[in-house]
Amino acid sequence: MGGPRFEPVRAVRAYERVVEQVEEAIESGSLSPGERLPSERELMVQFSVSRSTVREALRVLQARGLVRSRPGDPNGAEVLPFSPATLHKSMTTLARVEELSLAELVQFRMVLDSSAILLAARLRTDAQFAEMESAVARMRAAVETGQDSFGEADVAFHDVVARASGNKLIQICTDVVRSIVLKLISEKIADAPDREALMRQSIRHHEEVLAAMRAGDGPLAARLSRKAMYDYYAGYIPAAEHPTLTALLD
Amino acid sequence: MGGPRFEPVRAVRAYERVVEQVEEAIESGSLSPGERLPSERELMVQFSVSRSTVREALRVLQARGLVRSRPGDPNGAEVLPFSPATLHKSMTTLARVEELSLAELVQFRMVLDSSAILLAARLRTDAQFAEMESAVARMRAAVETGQDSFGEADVAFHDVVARASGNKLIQICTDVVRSIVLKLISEKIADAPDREALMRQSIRHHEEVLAAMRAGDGPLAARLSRKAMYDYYAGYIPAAEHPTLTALLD
DNA sequence: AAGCATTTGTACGTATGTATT
DNA sequence: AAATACATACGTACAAATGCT
Repeated sequence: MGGPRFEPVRAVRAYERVVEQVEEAIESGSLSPGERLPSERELMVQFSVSRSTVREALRVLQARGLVRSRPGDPNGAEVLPFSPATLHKSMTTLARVEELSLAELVQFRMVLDSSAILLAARLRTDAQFAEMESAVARMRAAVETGQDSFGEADVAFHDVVARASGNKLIQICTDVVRSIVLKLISEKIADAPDREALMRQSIRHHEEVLAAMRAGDGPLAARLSRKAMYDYYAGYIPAAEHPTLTALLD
Repeated sequence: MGGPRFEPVRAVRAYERVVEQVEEAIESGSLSPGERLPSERELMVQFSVSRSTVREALRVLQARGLVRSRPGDPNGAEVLPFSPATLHKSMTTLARVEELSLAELVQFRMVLDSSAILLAARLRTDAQFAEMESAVARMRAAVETGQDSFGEADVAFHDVVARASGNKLIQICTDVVRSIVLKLISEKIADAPDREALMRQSIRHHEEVLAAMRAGDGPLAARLSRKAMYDYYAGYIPAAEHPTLTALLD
């Protein structure tokens, strides 16, 4: 004993080495969004691997949302700006494979959204507050005109709030989870019987939240937003799971 | 006008079609974790594509964490149980590429953790509460013995809380964000000058949280946990960003 | 505006190391 | 212990698509 402690060497595939190097170049900033990778034939020379290996590496990088390659493009694969698409994809499969329930997703939205509102109540700019007011105004207008624009205005409101929270992680997760929830219940929500009443109630709730924010009472605004979301979605969630949601209401 | 509305057809690659079909089979449940895909040669027959196409598809599926293939395995690629590895990966790149600040990450932890505690205060089982108490006990013991076991016990505590919240999404995100934060400051935390004082303070905070939970006061427990996390990490965060964190403290 | 050179997408054959039976 | 089936990797070839002249 006392000899050198060797670590087990996992046979790392050639394409993985290529992926690692390109990933490193991108994350370190030496390769910026918009720039191009060398062509596949160039890459196989630089890495001294076969074309298939290069291609498998490119497919992995593409799956991770880091690059995009198009047939015939003489400029090589394009380095993409980061987008939460990959995050969105993995959360969606999580929702499908792991049987993430609608209740859990709504609960998560309640948490994220109320936190964003709590933060926004203290950190928002006046311009952002004006945006929120305008979004609610559009919601009011949409009650008469159409049902699509109501949803869009609602999304816009929560988008501003998430942005005003100043936390990119909250912003991204809010966006991802919201779109998943909306996809899950889009068909149900369209033909709800008391749809107009729901819209009016939602608008009233949003107005209360805005009032609390204007008064500078972040905790109250956060509490109201949780209640608002519960009231809006409870109808689509089995009664047995309601207690897990009401546990968030003070 | 009034004619059929055609959608633009993007030339979808052959390997994408393969990915889609396998993905569909897994998410629909007709392929369960542990089961094996046909061999590559078999797949090229079934999809009537070349070997390279099959391999590129497998690389993408592997990158998404759905399958794993090993050289020489006569059984073909294995369908994996879902793991948050992909989620973890994309959040990590997010943290690096998008310059997600430590303050934002800690803020997100404060949000998730306090929500988990709020939920756990009402939904926990007695066994889970006992686990929490035992974790804090191990933290106390670790002040004398070693610094590693303190961190482990702390992680264990927050793991039980996340589990007790009953929300898988909270559980997964908590885990992911915590590991990222710990990786970012692992070197700094090891040689903090007043490390022992920090540990004792942390233990006191955990005990207060437990007391509030025992008393059934979820909101208080949540508030205390936010304060606890702020006190623990504030030293590693630039003072200019402290206001964004204190905005979460009532 | 059309054609040309280059690149990607796909296919096929082959060699080699590895895990299972 | 040998045989078998497999994944990994390499090389070549051709069609389709793209950008440039």
